[in-house]
Amino acid sequence: MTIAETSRKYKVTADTLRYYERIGLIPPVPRTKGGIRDYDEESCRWIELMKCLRSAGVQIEALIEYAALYRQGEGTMERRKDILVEQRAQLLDRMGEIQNSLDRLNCKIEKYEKILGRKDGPGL
Amino acid sequence: MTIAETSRKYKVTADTLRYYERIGLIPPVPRTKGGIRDYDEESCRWIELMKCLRSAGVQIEALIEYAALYRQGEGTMERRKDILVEQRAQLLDRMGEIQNSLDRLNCKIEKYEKILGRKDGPGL
DNA sequence: TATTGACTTTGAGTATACTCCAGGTATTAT
DNA sequence: ATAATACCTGGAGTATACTCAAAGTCAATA
Repeated sequence: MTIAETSRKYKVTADTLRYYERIGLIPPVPRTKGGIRDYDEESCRWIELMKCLRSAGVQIEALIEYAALYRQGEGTMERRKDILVEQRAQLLDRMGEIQNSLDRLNCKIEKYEKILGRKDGPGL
Repeated sequence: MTIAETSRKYKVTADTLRYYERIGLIPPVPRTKGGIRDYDEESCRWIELMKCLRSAGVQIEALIEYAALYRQGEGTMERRKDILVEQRAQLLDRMGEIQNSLDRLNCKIEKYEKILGRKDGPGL
């Protein structure tokens, strides 16, 4: 799979794919003799995981550390788990902050709707 | 209320408070004759609102526009509501992305725990 | 009144996470 | 064979949101 195809499949730019590989967010991608990236199953799984976690705002630094430990083998499992647990805690915090903001927005929007008249209110 | 007191109260640095005022995220803060900021009730309400929305990741640009419209008066209510509705939609999207990541992290953490043995597992 | 510490502005610097560009190589179509 | 297109690397540039620094002013106190 070329970088263009992978880019399309995961809706991540080629530049970002190369960037993620360069900083170690995903392991080195296999190459053709010519030196061109040929994304395989494993590369794709990493891309999908990182895309998911990044879209939720997980810090790249933590993900780089996780990926580096993964490549170091079995002895790093404890630490890897700790990273995931820490990131989970951070996401739960973020979730709470978003919920607070949502409550606040809902309350304000309701006030505006009361004043402006709901668009989908009763016909007469 | 001085900037230092306000900074302590809302856990926002003085630099950030000045920055928010400068870019119009909060309305101009009243000053003493000497030109020193004297935060009042209304300033505080704005700070609290912005702190809440920013912590959830709402873009500063949208908040600046909201604050600017607010200062322009009643005629801007429709647009102000629209901004809030749009930001709410974005927060709901983010919420979903975080939930996806949480599901994923939970699944991975469980696997690690199964292999490593739960710390809080049964004593024998 | 003089010094200390908090405050002021303006503008530059930083961190994070990309994003783009130049100059060159590889692959595909004609 | 050659032209067009996709890919490569290394490094510079950008956007967002602060954060810090310099040089000066204000306020409380000894």
